[in-house]
Amino acid sequence: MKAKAKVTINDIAKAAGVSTTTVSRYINGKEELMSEQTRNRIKTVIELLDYHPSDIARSLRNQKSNMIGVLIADVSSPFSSAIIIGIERVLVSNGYTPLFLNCSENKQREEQYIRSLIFKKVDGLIVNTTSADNKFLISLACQGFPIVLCDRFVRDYNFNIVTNKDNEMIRSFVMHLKEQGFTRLAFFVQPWSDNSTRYRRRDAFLASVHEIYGYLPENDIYVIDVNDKDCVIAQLKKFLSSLSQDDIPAIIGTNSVSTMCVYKAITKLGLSMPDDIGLCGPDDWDWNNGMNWPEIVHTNITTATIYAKELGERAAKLLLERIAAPDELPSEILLPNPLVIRDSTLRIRNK
Amino acid sequence: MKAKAKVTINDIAKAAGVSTTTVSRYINGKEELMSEQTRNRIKTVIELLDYHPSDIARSLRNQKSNMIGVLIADVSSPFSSAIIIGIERVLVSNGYTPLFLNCSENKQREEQYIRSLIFKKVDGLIVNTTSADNKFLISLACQGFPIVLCDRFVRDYNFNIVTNKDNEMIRSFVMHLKEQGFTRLAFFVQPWSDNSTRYRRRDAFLASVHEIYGYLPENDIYVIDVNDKDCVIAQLKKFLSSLSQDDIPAIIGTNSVSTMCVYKAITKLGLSMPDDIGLCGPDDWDWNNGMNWPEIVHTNITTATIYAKELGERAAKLLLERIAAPDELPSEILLPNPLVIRDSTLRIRNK
DNA sequence: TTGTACGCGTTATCAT
DNA sequence: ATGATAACGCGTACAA
Repeated sequence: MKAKAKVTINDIAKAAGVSTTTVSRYINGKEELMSEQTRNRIKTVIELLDYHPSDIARSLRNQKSNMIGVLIADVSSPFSSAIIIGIERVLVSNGYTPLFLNCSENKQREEQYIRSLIFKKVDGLIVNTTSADNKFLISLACQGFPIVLCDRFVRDYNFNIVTNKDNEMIRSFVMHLKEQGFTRLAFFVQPWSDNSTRYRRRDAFLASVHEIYGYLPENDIYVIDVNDKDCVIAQLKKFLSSLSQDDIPAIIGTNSVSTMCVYKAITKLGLSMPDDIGLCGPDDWDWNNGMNWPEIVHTNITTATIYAKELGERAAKLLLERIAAPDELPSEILLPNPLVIRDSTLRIRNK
Repeated sequence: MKAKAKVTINDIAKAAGVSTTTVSRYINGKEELMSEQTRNRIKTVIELLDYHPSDIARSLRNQKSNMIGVLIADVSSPFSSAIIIGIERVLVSNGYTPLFLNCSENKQREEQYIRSLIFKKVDGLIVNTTSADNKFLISLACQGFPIVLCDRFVRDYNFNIVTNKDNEMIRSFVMHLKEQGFTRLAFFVQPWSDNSTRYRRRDAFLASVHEIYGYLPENDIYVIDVNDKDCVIAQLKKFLSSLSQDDIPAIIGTNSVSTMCVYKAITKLGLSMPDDIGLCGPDDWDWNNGMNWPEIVHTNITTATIYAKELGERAAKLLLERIAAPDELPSEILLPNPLVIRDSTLRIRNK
């Protein structure tokens, strides 16, 4: 069986006995510019022939693709799924087609993908970037290309960006742990690579502990390889062995994955929370209708909410605004991250 | 700052002192059809001016977009992430652009998205469908439009499809449970909606138990709402109360999510595995470098491997084959699902 | 209110 | 070995 012949604007024009111009006007909402008779005739014919304008021809003519490139640092994180859903919702409902591409935390691939997207004449870019050190993105932005960063930032340039209040989030962890009587805090983080979020949260950790506890925990930052259980256990032991007799220790994870790994290590060593050790971290796994991991591992872990879907939505909206008004100053939108306090840090039952 | 003026094939032609035709030939790999001198001149100019052909103009001219629509039933499942990665890898490395769209298990949205993709002139479709009962997809396939199903099937039509050997997988669960001395099996599944996988696995459950145990467990199929813990617990209690004095019960979940929920309910009731009850299910959460859920919940649960990434890769490859050779008969590719036996079903230590 | 004619960037056809 | 030309489907300046 063959595909049915495509019907074009000319077919409509002929069938309706008008010019293509008029049909074009009709399609583009200039219906006021023609008689009611003409309008109705065109309407009828379009429905009859089931005509749909060719996006491709339109793109060529208008030099505008109505496509937005969306670069995701790592789709395999459930966090990314939520962002994707938010972005898609906004873009699609505004007539844009999102082109999602997965960079697998690979900066080269990110750049390569972006180049190909630009050849495809995307109207703008939403970037959950792989790298905070990103001259390529900066040069694009300097050329006036519409870009909005999502979640992760890039150094040395004032981008449009939607992200979390990381500082406040980490500070509220530290404050909470202090209130609960923990005396010694550690920060467990995956290797830095160029992940801006990790840097920022680490810095917030240092600053907050300094402010709230009065010391600088430079030696209490532990880098872990989440694919190597033994490494995590070793780091945990190292932290434990550095404690004084009467220290009450707690750990903050950089993200869900590291927090999870630490949780596994804690369990492995037979420690119990919050008595032997406290644990908390951001909840960037906002997936599957609230069936989130703190509930899955029936041990309740204290988390900070991350509004991943909203992150995506706001980024998409911001990009559309910038496409409409390119000369506005860059916006920085910061979403809050309220704490969800659970057993893993709750030493004092009634507050 | 303004975007730099776009350089077209005509610019190249002028600068190189040849016709656009010749440049076009050069671009399209017909380099043998011209003198070496010409070839070099064109090459130089293209590099100098950093020329890149316009995909849009090409699409218009060739009536071929080099884009593939990819419909994902529910991106928020980590299983989907793995499929997406596989599909992207194959499509991109073959010069195609995937258009990923999330249907949120909504059949209407699936249809609506597909229509818009077709107006966009995508060259083909990979569909992880929301619905086994899908006349729309069938009608498209009948018109000769290139479609490959991924993971989930559609009734009443012989599609190109890549999926799992569900029958064998469920059968191997049942066989294993029999070997381990369990005497009574139940199947816990989310509401059917139109999810073909669930139907198929349920049927396989009925057939396998009938074959291996010699009875038909029609009353041992429990539908659970994974967002309602109490429901899962209630269903679990119902199953337990239906047991005879000396029954040794085990549960098979339809997928990761339902298995997980059952696990939580089992824990909640203070039961222990495998002594009080056995538990196993497919592992369709193949994400994050093997940090899969059976390990996260440190209780080890027996699973069947699902090669999600491969599912995506094979589907993409199959689609490209069908685009190249539309008249081939539909292929059905079935991937195996080896068991990973863990503590949750291991009553007999040495086999 | 409606229509003519051209161009967006490419490529296929037919010539030379 | 190379080129002129038309056409892909649409939108718009200009004309009537």
